[in-house]
Amino acid sequence: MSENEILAEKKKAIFESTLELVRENGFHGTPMSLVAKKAGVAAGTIYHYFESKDTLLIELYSYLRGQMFQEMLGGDDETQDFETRFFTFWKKYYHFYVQHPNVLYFVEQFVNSPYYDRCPERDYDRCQNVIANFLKPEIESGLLKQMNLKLMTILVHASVITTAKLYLGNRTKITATEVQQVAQYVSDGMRNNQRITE
Amino acid sequence: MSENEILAEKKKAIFESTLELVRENGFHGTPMSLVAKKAGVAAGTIYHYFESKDTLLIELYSYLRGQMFQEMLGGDDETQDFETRFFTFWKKYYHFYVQHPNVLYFVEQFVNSPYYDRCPERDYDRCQNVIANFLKPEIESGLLKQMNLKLMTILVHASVITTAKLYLGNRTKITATEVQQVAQYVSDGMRNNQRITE
Amino acid sequence: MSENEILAEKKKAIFESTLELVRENGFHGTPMSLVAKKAGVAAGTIYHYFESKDTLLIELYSYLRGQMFQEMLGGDDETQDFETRFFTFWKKYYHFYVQHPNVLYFVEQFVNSPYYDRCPERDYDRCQNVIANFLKPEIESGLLKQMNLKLMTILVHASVITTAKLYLGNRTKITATEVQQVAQYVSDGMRNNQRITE
Amino acid sequence: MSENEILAEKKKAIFESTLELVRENGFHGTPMSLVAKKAGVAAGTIYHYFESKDTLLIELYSYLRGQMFQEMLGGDDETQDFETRFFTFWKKYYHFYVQHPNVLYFVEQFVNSPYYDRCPERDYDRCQNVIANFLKPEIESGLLKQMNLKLMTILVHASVITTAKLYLGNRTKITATEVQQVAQYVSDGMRNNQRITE
DNA sequence: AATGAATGAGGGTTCATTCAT
DNA sequence: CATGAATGAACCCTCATTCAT
Repeated sequence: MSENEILAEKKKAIFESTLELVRENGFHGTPMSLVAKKAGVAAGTIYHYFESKDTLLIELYSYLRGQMFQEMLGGDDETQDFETRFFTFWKKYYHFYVQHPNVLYFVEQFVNSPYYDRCPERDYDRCQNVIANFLKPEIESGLLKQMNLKLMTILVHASVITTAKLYLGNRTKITATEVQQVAQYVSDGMRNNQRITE
Repeated sequence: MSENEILAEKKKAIFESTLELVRENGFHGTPMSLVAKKAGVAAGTIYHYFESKDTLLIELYSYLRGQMFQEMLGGDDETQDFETRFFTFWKKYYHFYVQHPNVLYFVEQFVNSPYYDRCPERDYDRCQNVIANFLKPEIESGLLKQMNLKLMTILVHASVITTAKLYLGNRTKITATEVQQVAQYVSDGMRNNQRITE
Repeated sequence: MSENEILAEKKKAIFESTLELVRENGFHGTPMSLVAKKAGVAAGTIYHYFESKDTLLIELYSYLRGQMFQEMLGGDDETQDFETRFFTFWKKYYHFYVQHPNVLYFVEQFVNSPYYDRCPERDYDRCQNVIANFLKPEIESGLLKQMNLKLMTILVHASVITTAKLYLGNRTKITATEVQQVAQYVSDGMRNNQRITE
Repeated sequence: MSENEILAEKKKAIFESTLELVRENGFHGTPMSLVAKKAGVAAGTIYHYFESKDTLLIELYSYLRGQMFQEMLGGDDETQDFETRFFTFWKKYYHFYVQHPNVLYFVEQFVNSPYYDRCPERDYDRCQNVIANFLKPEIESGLLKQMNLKLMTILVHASVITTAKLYLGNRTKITATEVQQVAQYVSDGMRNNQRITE
């Protein structure tokens, strides 16, 4: 195992401890001492990898966005019709969050906190761009509404997040049928109905 | 002025200070001493009205939900068609958040934090029920999709929040036209299209 | 006892603990926790009176200069000849340091540390001015050398400090005779000998 | 280049880094990591040469005293009269400090800190002895006051330090004339005036 | 000999909370 | 009721030192 990989492992351990602890206890309820303990490193070690707690959180966010970006690529069969492709796309996104609840909760806390303001926008945008690039041709083709692309993108994203949170909340039962319904709802909403009525 | 009203005023001052400070600095960046200072009371005084900081935040959340609930009532003209009524409804909700950004940011921080878990759900539900009650008859009538009511409700809510945040973020220009488009998107998405194709 | 006096007492206790600890252990060897303990207050209490450790040290320095200033005033009998007056003056200064070794060692550490750079000059100057005002007329009268006043002032000061440190060091015996000799050395050194030889 | 010379170079680099950093930031503001970085060595390397930070500082002090000792030797023309020789001597000492301000500030911090207590006195004494040896015959001859030799020595030393600090402080202009005046002041002060009046 | 990642005790400081006034 | 000085546990972070490489 190379030195780099050992380093990467330690940094990853810190990331994962932070992720889990913040999910459970929030930013305020996650002292560095606990992160260190859970990661199996000394408190001071964290500061070899991250300048400060803020930096750790911001870099973790960025790291998670990178992971999401990787997950979101691929799996698109362009020979199929848009709705089918969109369903596949939406569900892939949805399942990522459902399978990574810590990521979902961390990211949601993060983007709604003042930390987000101090964060380079790129990382979120990278994921948004995947959605935007998926939608853009169909806005231009007239299949989808002539809507501000950023707005449409963020609405799609919100629908995924919202549904995943509802599912993970364990209070409302979300079945595959309901997941399908949401994707349908978004798809129908984006569609340019003027064309249909013509 | 009665004693009760003086109390109410002080409590309100504490609420408003907290609201503003949390919006700007987050929970962690909002010490009680600052809340006290901004509210024009002594630090100890806060503890006459609230058991602890957690209690203050939870009660503030509850208070804000109550305010929102009040704002959301009325303004519905049942003689009009559903889509018109929905647009009115959606925009009223949207404008509330746009006009009360502190409320929006506080609530979003709150519901994504561990505080929310320790919070009786009733308050949120009260607002959700306004939406749910609005939608329910139309699901039953078949105008809207036969979707889980809670799910549909929360998606409507998410669309409002998402658009308001985008508007308030000042990075993407959101015009009246775009607001209209989002309401249309939600409306179209909820609509039971099978009826049309029948 | 008024509230102000109670406050003053606590601040004074912090000052005196700091003074003693810094003398014994230096700045680095004087943790705030120890200052608090010795002063009989909680660690946090110090921060009601002082912004930071640096501030505490700087304010203590200023406070000590103020004390010294008070001590240095008076006791001058202008009817006597300059040399007699100077001896009285010099010895008063000397005895202050000898009787307040903590002050001497603290001040010497302070003025030789980077703290001193961040310190308003006034406080040192106040004491220096006492010396300067004492010497100035005699420079002008020609009794003393036509030397840069600041330079002469600081040399007088240095002679006092040096002798006091030697005395307090307990390695070299400094008797009253020797104290007298130093005062004589300074007096003779300052004197304008050209006049004598004329 | 021999291994010993490489070692010596590294040790010297560590000394110089420490000297400069302590001058600028004080003992407390000079972490070993920074010393290492500035010296171009690894943190651990310092511990091959020095047992601890305290040891490093104490040895640096000793090293500097050694340097000073070397500089102070020579240059004395015994055929000249004492005053002329003393001026030469005093100015040589003065110029050493002026040309090595880092040394001056380090040494002054050091001797006024608790480190000095844990330091073998020999090194300081070596330099003091140079002065003492210079003065001693003239005390015995009666040219200078019958003063405690150590006391007179330290007063000479203090006059040099004081003037050099004033010069380096850049707040008071110290010209060659003023330097001459100080040397004259010291010389006059040491001189046994009883002889003159006899 | 040299490295520098890792350590973890200990530092300065904050802040929710209390309580005498 | 209201105050705000006082508390002290707990926080984030530093840094002298070690040790496997």
